Amino acid sequence: MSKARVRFAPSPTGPLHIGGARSALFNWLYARHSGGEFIVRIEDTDLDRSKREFEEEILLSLRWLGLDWDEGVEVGGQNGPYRQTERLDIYREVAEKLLQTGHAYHCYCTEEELAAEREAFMAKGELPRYGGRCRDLCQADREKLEAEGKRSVLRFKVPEDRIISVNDMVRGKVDFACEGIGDFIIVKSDGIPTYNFAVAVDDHLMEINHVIRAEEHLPNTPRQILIYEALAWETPSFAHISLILGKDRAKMSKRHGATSLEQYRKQGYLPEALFNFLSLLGWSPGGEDEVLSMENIVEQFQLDRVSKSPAVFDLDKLNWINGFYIRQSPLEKIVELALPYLKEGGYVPEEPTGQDKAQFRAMISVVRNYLSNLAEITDHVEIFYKDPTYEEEDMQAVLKQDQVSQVLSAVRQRITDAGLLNEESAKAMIKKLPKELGIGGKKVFMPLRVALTGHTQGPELYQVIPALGMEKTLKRLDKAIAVASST
RNA sequence: GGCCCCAUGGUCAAGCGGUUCAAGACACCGCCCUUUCACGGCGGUAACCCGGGUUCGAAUCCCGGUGGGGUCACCA
Repeated sequence: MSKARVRFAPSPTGPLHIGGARSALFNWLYARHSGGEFIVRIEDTDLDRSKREFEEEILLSLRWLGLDWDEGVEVGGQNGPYRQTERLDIYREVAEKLLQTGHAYHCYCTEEELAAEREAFMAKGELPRYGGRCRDLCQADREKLEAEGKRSVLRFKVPEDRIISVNDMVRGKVDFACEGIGDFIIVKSDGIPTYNFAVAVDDHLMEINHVIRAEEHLPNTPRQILIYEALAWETPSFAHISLILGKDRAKMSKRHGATSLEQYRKQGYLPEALFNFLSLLGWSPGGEDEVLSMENIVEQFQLDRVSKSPAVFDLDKLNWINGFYIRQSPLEKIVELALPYLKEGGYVPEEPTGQDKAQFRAMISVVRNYLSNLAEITDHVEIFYKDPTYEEEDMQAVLKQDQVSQVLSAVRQRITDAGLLNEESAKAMIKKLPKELGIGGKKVFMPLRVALTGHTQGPELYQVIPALGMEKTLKRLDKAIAVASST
């Protein structure tokens, strides 16, 4: 069997949607698993909505996710150009052929006429579609209409009484009756091809042999097959993967929260987490492990393990897996990735010094355990910047216990004596405290925690002290001692 | 509404006619670890949409119903 050639063909009318990303991912996985080729083509035939900025953003998102392509826009290849608006001559030529072989014809109906026709059908309770008005226009009719300056579109002549079978790799055989299709437009009045026409032409010319795309395209497939047949082209295999749904089980859209990959990137989700998560949406390796490396997924990915039923996008699970990757990644990497959020929150100078970085490193190492995305880091880092006031009731309750000022003073003494503490020495010092002071653990740790962080819960104290640094540690201790001593 | 797709716990899902038969993960609950929280470890609650068939035997096959979804553009 020849090499698999698959493609992802986004239209640059918006950022890369989470569903689009998943389609791209599955195509890429299929290609990489089978040693085939992955092509990226831009479908920009919607002149009004397509924007170059979107194209760039989509490409950036794909790369961020970790995908690369063997052929396509930006990387070139044997079958270019890879942007549909740069292939207009090609479509024109194919359209001409269809016209000559009687598979297509000019239609002069105006939008108003079509709308009226549609309404008439509806009124009669029939399905609204093109009735075939211009189907059998003779040469003279056409010349007359042309002379009147009427604009025309090209329609594909759909055969009657035929059943088109789509042999879908995930769904099996799906039949469509031509009766329900109606002659569809292949070239718009401005000469630009429509989606159904351009995809078929491009997929064939680019030698795509497996079309993997979202289920919403399933009803389009018979139209494309008709075009392949009219041109005597071999049809590719199709695989329609199920949709990604929002919490309410409707197709994911803006009202379900973040829908573009870019939004997740900005919130501090790691590409490997999204990659892992998205690959599990509709596909399952069958084993028990769900945290899988890119290599592992590539190795195991198969289309026959792709689910037919739609999948609800589960943010909880994404959060979990992303948090997992945040904890697993090398600290240096997380420091680099977290810095922008800290900068934006005003916690870090634009140009941090080496010493600053060491401090952040300690801090980030402490708070990363609490994160499900990097943007959350500013919330957790607050304890290191905002000096506690100890005004809250529960803070007061803790600090006003017996012996608190003695405990805090003792700690202060030890820290000053020891100089700058690191995690190990801080841990050793803290551990000995209850015994040395002859006071129960809870009575020493809770006041200390409150004094240092202004909270009754949080990271290990031996981590807090080094991350806080000597200056702040002593300052907070002094303030807490003052509060504890006052009555 | 027509056409089409789908149907295992709250969510993602394993299962492809019978010694695994109801895995695993997220979420939730409990316990342990930690004299805090989180992480981590251990355990628990929780599912085959309904009705007919086929079969010695159905979550698994067929039909119907119900439910959900997609699609019906000179958008892709």
